[in-house]
Amino acid sequence: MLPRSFYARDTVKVARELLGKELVCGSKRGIITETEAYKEDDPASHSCRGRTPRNAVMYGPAGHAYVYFCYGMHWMLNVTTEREGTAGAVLIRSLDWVSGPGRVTKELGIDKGLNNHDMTKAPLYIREGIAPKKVETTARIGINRGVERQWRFYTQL
DNA sequence: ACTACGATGAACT
DNA sequence: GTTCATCGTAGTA
Repeated sequence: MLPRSFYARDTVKVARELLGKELVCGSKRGIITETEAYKEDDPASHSCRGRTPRNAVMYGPAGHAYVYFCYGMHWMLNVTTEREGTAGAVLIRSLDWVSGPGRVTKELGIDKGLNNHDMTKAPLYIREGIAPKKVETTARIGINRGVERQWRFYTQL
């Protein structure tokens, strides 16, 4: 299981290094193949307009789950990063057997009940997996601002 | 209280 | 490439 110190670093670095790690949620698991980084002063991040009740988790300690609802039907799973007091999160977009952030949460049974869950504890956590062969870097998906930041990472196993 | 819209996915054309 | 299902959040008042 990855220690909190893994998450308490630069968000972009954490997003890049989460590729190939294994996400575990109860009896379900999968290798992370796609992530996106969202930092505090990031026009595409929920934290861009300061702290609100929804995004408060991003400002808390690293290594917690930030789960939020979007488009009236999808839950998104993020892992908080950076030091406490600084907003940052990595969106888990795909595993090796399910692609799309909305589908990841649906297949793993993740919803707001796991918001602010400590990712260094069962049932939801991340542990060492495999070394990704090649990592591609692109612009993030589904956003209108901050498009120039190449903070989406994905790999093929 | 009202309203616009979003870190999406599925089903179209 | 386009449409739409569907609702919490945040901004406005």
